[in-house]
Amino acid sequence: MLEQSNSPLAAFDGLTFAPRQDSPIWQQIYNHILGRIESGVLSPGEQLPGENHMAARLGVTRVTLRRALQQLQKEGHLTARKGVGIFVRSPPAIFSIRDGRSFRENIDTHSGSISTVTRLLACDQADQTSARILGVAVGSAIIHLRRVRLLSEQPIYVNDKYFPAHRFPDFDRVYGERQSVSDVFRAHGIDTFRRAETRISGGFASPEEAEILQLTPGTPVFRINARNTDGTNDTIEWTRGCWPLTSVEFVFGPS
Amino acid sequence: MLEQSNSPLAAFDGLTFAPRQDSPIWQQIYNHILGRIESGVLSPGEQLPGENHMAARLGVTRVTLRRALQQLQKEGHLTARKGVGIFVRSPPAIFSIRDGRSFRENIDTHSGSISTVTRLLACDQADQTSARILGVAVGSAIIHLRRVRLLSEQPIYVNDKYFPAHRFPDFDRVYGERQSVSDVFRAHGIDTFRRAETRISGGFASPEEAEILQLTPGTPVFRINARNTDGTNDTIEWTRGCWPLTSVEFVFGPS
DNA sequence: CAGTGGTCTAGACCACATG
DNA sequence: ATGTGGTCTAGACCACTGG
Repeated sequence: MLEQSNSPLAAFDGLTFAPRQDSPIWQQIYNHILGRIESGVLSPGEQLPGENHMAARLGVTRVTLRRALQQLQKEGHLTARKGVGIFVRSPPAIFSIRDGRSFRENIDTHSGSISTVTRLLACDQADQTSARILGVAVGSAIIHLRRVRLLSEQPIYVNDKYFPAHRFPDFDRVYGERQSVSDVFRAHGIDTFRRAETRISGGFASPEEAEILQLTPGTPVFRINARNTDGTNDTIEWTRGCWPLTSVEFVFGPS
Repeated sequence: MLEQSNSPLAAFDGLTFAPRQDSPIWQQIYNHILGRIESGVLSPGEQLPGENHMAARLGVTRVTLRRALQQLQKEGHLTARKGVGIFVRSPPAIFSIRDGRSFRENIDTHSGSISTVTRLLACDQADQTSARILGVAVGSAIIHLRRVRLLSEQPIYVNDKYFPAHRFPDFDRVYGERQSVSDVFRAHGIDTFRRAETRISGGFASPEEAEILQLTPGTPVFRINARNTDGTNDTIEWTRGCWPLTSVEFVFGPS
């Protein structure tokens, strides 16, 4: 019964989609909504009308509408929460990450407020993979740190870091005080460390990753896998990270 | 009417999908087909039965079946050609590309036959972007080279390379003889060149890219963007490339 | 021409989150 | 209890490809 002109539904008023004009209807809907997002008519965090409402306004079936919505979700423009609604995600602005720089050095070249959330700090036993990479015995203690990075309140990066526990007896205390891995390194006498290897691959967000990053499961993502070493080339950190595909660009080369 | 046991249709015999057991039917179908591909029951290049046949055998609607097929296409396992059929793509094996190495040095560490197809060799006028990157005047002549790389007959990489024409007067002849960009460089007195910058981003295959790579349009891809410079740090090559997301892993760091 | 995949409709039931 | 998005059905028409 609502007929307010400020409702998001108004964005879907008075539209006709010439059937089979030259592009599929779902693509026309896709372009229409994308335009509304990029032009700011629909702003980040805003909730869209229900699918039934939108489909009715657009004069199409829910199935057709959903085809457009799904593409927008895969591209990171929208995110859907079951039983709740569909929301506009942060604009997938290109976020350049230059290798060899710390996260903070990278983000300082961008506008927008960045924050970090520590989701987990625990002590695990090394499995075969982590033991090999960290150069420790299987079953020995390793520190597991999971953090999420937010850009303008939107999660854009989740990573898991693993450290050999024997190298960092004061990890909990120092990290608890400073929330900084670099500071933990320094507190344990490691002043110089470097990125030994970075691997970038692609995949699709697992349900867990999707929940953390506020994405639809199955959305394509970057997976990064990196090692940091100390001055004597011992591995002191192993990082696994996950980015939405459309939110970031990686830059390698001399700065 | 066909009831041959060797038909790909046999792979879909005797299956029941308990409705709403614990995972959606389309996911069960997805897992079933993926298993057949990874175990080799369905081999690369093989054509699947028509969607109507498969849907009937599986006891589901075409819509439900297509949901599973679409996911498999996005992941690079299947490729569909309108009016023709659905085919198994090459296994999306991880293909490691180490930065700073030539393509040939990289592929030599892998099994499988690699070939190269030159799709285009032309002389264009520099637009604003290419002029800036190559350090030439807008409108000046630049050489445009497009090549496709095939792994076991499957296209896995397409790239466009641009060169400042004035640096390579004999480009056509040398490249025509050797099909090698390195040889072109050497023939013009450039013995040492290096990768100045590599940028990796993500996107979705355009219709043109999809056709070249034999993917479904909209499939997620890596986009790479790189510059090569000569001994005096002048840019002599600009490369834009496109890989299926699931076919490659990029490795950076000291070798 | 027959078969293929691509699109679309008009319904329906479900699990989930919220008030 | 209501509304949400997620799933599924049983049809239909289309454009395209190939023999």
